[in-house]
Amino acid sequence: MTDLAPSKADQVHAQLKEEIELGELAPGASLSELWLVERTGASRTPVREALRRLAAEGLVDLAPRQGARVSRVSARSVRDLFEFRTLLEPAAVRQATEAASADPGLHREFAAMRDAFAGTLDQAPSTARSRSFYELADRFDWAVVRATRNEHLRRTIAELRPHTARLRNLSHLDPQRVEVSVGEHLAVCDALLAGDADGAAAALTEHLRRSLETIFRNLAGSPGEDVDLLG
Amino acid sequence: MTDLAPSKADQVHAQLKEEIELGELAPGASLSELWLVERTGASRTPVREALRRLAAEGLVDLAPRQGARVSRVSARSVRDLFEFRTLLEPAAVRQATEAASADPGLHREFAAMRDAFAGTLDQAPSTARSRSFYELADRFDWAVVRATRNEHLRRTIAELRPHTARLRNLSHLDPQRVEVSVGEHLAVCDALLAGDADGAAAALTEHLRRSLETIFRNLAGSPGEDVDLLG
DNA sequence: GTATGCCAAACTGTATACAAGACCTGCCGG
DNA sequence: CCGGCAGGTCTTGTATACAGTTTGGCATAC
Repeated sequence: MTDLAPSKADQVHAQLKEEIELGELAPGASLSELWLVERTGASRTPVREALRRLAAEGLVDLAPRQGARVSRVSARSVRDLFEFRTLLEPAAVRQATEAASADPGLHREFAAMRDAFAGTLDQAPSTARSRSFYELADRFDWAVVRATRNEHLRRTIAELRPHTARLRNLSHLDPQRVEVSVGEHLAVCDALLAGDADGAAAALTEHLRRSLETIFRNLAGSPGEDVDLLG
Repeated sequence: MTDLAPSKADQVHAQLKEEIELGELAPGASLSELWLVERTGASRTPVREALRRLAAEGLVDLAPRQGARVSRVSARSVRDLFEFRTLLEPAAVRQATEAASADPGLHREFAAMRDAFAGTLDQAPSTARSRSFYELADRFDWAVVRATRNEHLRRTIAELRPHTARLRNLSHLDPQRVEVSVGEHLAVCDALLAGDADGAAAALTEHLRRSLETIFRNLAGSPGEDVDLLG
């Protein structure tokens, strides 16, 4: 299994995905192929492939003969995203719980993360702590995804991650929220490590519910309306 | 909103998707770009785009520098597919139930389908009846997808449909199963029309459970093993 | 007879040229 | 002054040429 060098299409795709996640490419921004060719140094063929892939992932809207734009974020899209995650991720964490019960190595990995989360609480509130927490939370989410047995479930959740990340980067980080969120992650970890699949799923559901609540409070939008946000 | 002429990439994509669904392109079949160029009359660029799209949908496997193959069907992939559908489709039918309760036109549409299912029972068992039933079941599934509010849920289920269709076309139709399946669809319809979201979801879950059972009986494989089936 | 190394053919990844449609600007008519 | 039309420019969709890599076969050595 020699690691192939990533193709230019891969590179352009990864670069654009990151820039969209970080909000450097704002929702609604126009992505002309020629402009991307200049920016990335690749030719139109890999650029096109990257754009098509991003469109399949929902990060880019593609209008025939009109080109690509960074997909917009509406209150409705946020609600849809979290509703969908609430459907999928508890199921994934159930599978991860079973996997961790059967695989001691995996169990240790999750135990280490639980301790890392607990360690976060000892630090004084700061943007540095916020960032290290979100990094840790990302690693935890990723570990859950990897431990998910079902291929469709795994792929679908993985595809949602950039959307969630973008939302977090577009909205303001809420230092208050970190404190609570750590606790919620600890609850999920504890249930997972105890082999309590239902408990882990329930804790994760609760975490998602509160995250959505916080996001809407910060965006000052209400879940019902369908106006464009952030752009 | 004038309907744009579909691009060549669209055409190639649709054609290949259909051939894979119908089993005319067997699992594992090699799809060289040049061969597809000859077959479809398009040039490599649209062919490549179609292949990439099919890969994103999971219908073809794409190995770097080695080309595309029609994705294989394993006992495990079948189990994963149905497990995932069991997670998603009950949620979708819940949303469809709510939508039908709120929209009289939609309610009438589903009522017409219920009657059509009931009418199927009057016909004598035959391959013609089987086909008309599956066609009807497809239209019903599609109507549920369209009535699904959540965009992610709708797109994801829509992407699974070709996989299910392929499975049905690769395995033998079971005339016995039609009789029972009609009843299961009727149960879903009745609950949906009565506004009983939980009932509709439960009936659909049961339908999926039995469908999977039948498929595994027909394929003579067991859900646990992970050997390649059908080609 | 088997294994190994090399060569050639084929294929994918990439770049670029060509064609056709969409958008914008500026002019003309009302 | 405003609206519609025409030309030009820019963009995307498509075709094709070019380069690097993989694969399969054949010959040769053991």
